Amino acid sequence: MPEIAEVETVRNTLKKRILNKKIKEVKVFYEPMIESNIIDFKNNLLGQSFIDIKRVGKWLIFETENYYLLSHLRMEGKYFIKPTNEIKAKHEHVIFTFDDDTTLRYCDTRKFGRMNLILKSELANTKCIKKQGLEPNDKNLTTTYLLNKFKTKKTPIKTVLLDQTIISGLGNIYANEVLFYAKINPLTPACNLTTSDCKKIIEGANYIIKEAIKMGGTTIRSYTSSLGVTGRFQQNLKVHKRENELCFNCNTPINNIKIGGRSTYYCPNCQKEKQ
DNA sequence: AGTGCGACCCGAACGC
DNA sequence: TGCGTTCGGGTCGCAC
Repeated sequence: MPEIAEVETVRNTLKKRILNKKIKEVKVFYEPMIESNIIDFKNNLLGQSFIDIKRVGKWLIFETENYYLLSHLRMEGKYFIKPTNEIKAKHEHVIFTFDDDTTLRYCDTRKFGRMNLILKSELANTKCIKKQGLEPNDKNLTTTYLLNKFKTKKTPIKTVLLDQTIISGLGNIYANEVLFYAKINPLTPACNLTTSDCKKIIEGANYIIKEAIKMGGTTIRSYTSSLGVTGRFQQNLKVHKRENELCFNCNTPINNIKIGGRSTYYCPNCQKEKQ
């Protein structure tokens, strides 16, 4: 599942391979994937080139002269670069053909990813961009910032960690892992967290993302056909998907509960509820 | 305003 | 074995 580190890897890889090539064809095989008008989507990209690729949160932003193409990989989205004549694979939903006989193909088994073409001037007003909070490695992400965001929230910290407007880039798996690292019970109301808790959340988010980059880095070198990265990091998970397996720290069986409809894994001993 | 939940998908894992 | 059912990921949009 691509999370922020993997999206960054995709961005860097694509930047080396597709910039400044003229787009001579745009084919969309699954139209609901395109949130903006599909005719405009094709027409406004034809004849243009991607001149840069940026990223905000988990959104990739392909820049052309007048437009930004926003692309979210959700869980399983991947980009491939293939020769023009290669037959379309089953889950390739959008194919951009460049004038050098290469194609950029968006592939997504779940069809969950989304694309949106907007005028550059609209970027700051686009909902998905406006919503993004601070990334884990942002120096402005401090305990003060978190305490301030958390103080009014009675909802469980697990749910709050998934709120991209506060910390940008943590998904369900990472939220579970961060709370294990910080030894915080996922049901704890966010407003009850202390400075020390917040410090550990920031530390944990950075640690876990750094580990994921390490694993992702290893994976991508051996997986040359795809520009997406899929997780060897799974091998490193401490609680996620480990229901009834023993905690690596204390041998207590890991619990699995639903919080806000999302499966939540934690060690009931290491992550005790307060008082 | 903030909060909660269903919808969107389909492959994998599971139950019978 | 094969068929049917359930689940899970991130985000949006709608209902309170």
